[in-house]
Formats: sequence, C-alpha cells, structure tokens
Amino acid sequence: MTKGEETRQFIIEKAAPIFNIKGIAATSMSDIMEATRLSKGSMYVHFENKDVLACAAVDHNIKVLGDKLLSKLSKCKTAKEELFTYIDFFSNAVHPPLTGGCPLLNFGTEADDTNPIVKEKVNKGINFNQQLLEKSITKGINNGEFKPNWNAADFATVVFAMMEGGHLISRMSSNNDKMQIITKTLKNIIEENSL
Amino acid sequence: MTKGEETRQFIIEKAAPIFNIKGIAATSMSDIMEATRLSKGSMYVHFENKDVLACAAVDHNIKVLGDKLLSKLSKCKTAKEELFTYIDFFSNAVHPPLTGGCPLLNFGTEADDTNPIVKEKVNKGINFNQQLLEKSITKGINNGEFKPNWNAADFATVVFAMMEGGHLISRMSSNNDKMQIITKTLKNIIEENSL
DNA sequence: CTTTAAAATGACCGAACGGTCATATAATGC
DNA sequence: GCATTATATGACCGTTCGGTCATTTTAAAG
Repeated sequence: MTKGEETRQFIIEKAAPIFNIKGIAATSMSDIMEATRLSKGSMYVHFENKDVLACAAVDHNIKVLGDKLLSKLSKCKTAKEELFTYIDFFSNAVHPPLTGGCPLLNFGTEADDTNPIVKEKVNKGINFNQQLLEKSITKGINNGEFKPNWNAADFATVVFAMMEGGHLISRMSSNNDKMQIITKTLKNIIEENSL
Repeated sequence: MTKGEETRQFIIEKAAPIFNIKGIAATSMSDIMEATRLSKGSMYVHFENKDVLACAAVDHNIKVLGDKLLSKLSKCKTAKEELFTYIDFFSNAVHPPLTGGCPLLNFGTEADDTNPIVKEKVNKGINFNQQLLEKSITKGINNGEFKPNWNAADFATVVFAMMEGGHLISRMSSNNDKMQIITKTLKNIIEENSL
C-alpha cells in the first residue's frame, strides 16, 4: 500500500464514525481535518469533494459492521445459532457495535429524499442483511433444524425490521428494555419454529 | 388569533415538511424564506433562532401525524379494528401520511447524538404510539376480543418496531413489498390472538 | 382619526462553509 | 544520489450560513 493509499484509508477511518454520529450534512471538512490532524489541501488530494469522502465513509461504516457480523456468524455451527448470534450482535442499542448506532438507519433516513447514491448503498446493505438471515433460515430448514413450512424470506424481513425498530426505540429512550422485548420475541418465534 | 400568531403558524406549516424531508441540519433559513416568501427579518420576529423554529417544526410534524391517526382511530368500533387501522395507516411507506416519511424516524436518527431536546420530543412521540397500541390491546382483552394472556405492552412494542423497520426497508427500496410482508405478519398475529 | 405598539423589510455583519492553488516537502524509481 | 512524481501545506477565494438592526409598514387600541 503506497503512502497515498495509506493516508486515504486513514482519513476514511477517522471520518467514518464522525459521519455516523453527526450525519453527512452536519459534518464539515474542518471536523475531518481536526480528527485527522491533516491540512485541508491534503484532504482534497485524496477526495475530490466532500460527497466523495462521505460516500467512502458510508461504505466503510457498512463494511466494518458487516465484517464484524460475519466474523461472529462464522463461528456458529447450527442455523439456530446463527440467528441467535445475529440478534445478539445487534441487541444492545445503547452501546451498539458502531458508535452512533446503525449506519443503515442513520444514513438511510438522511439520504432518503436527498442523496440517491447513499440511499442505494443503504438499500444494498439492507438486502445483504436480509439475505444473510434468509440463508440461515433456509439452511436450518434444509438440515431439519426448523419446520419446513417456515417462510424464510418473510421472517428475514421481520427480523431485520424489528431489530431496526427496536434500535430506534431504545436509542431514543437511552434504555435497552424495549430492545430486549424485541430480542425475546424473535427468539421465541425461532424456538416455535424449531424441531 | 392575532396577525403575529397567524404568521408564526404559517411559517411553521411551511417549514415543517421541509425539515422532515431535508433534515434539520440541511435545512437553511433561506429555504424557509423561499417557501414562505417572507423576509429574513420577519422570521426572526417570530423565532429567536433556527433551533427554535426547528423544534416547532418537529412538534408540528409529530402533532399533525398524531392527529391524522387519532382521527382514523376514532371511527373504529372494536379493538381489532383499531389495531388494523393503525397498521393500515402506516402501511404505505412509499407514499406515507407525511411527505418525507415518519418524522419520528427522521428526526430521531438525526437528533440521536446531537440534539437532546429533539430526541426527547421523538421519545415522547414513540411512547405515545406504543401507549395507543397498548390501550387498544388491553381494551380488546377486557371486552373479550383477544386472548386474556396476550402481553399488551410487548406486542405494542413489536408493532411499533416492525412498522418503523418496514418503513425504512420500503423507503430505501422505493417499493412497498416488504412493508406488506410486515403488515400481513402483524395482522396474522392479531388474528391468532383473537377469540 | 390618531396614537402606539407590533410586524415586516432588506441591507448588513462576522463566521464558517466547501473548495483551490502556488509552494514546499517527502516518497519513489532509476 | 538524483530526478521525478506524489503528497502535504496553509493562505486564500467566493458563497452561504445564522443572525442583527435601523427603518418602514401595518395592525390594533382608544
């Protein structure tokens, strides 16, 4: 990795949590300068403008979160274990895997009506999550862990939606109680569909 | 209502959808000037600064949405009707009741780590929704519509979380299919708990 | 109608914004 | 070690930001 690539990566890593916490619009290039201790000119050597940097930061946040999740999932043996691991991974909304909370929720709501590029990145991230869940369920059905008539795609959507909704509720109240109701409910449904 | 109060209200009504669509940070006073066709000085007669106007716009968005919902709910006879009406009211995320989507989601994620006042407004809005749902369920249990062992508070949380999560998914994909899975699932659970 | 207070105006302010560029420095290939 | 290219710097630019204020216009009260 050349010096330039190293610096570019360094900027992204410093910028990513700031964008996730403050949002794209509310984050200034000065914020990134302060965090990286780099000059303004240097930032523009590696990113042609703020939008490009913001996009790179969005990508990085989503990727880091996905990698952490995949790392946990790779240690699972059964499909049920995978689903429980997924739920547990996101179960603490007050102290979530990424500072600032879920980037799909944060960037998604901000980009919604204003930034189609970021919106599409978030959409892909959501689909990735749902497909992960669906694969685990299908795997569990195929190997006899789960009831064969369970609708994998539908439950994948339900899990993702409930976790994101619970995330919102618990972050707004700075209290994880409601998120625990969500995780408990989801785990009960999984148990009901286990053989 | 005096002229001043009228103008203040007029500004709020014009500003509210802009804040809901663009977010607080990305909305400028110039945006509001353009929408209201009022001078900058006039804005500051009625609002001491942008934060105060933004708070008023957040309040207004949440109130308008709540009023629309309560209006629909007031026409319901049974508890089950109330729950179905709640779900149907939010069932179209691509063309939601408020332009820009759910203000609790929009302002909540933006305010999360940066604006404790707005965050608390959103928190109150979430609690209001959950309590509405819980009351309907409790009412249905008490009048024999629903199974007596149904956990009203828990299901209220589940409904709200799933609707918000479904809202996010469907808005990011600009497609309501996933939201329909959510509503179908919720209605099924309600039917299962009906007597 | 007159008086007085409230509301509306737009020029103006300093600060912060995103972005540029000549210059200086450091890394890289020969 | 030298030449060349890539990277880093910070002063600088035009624009927009949130916000102020003297002045004018309008509404409200007597």
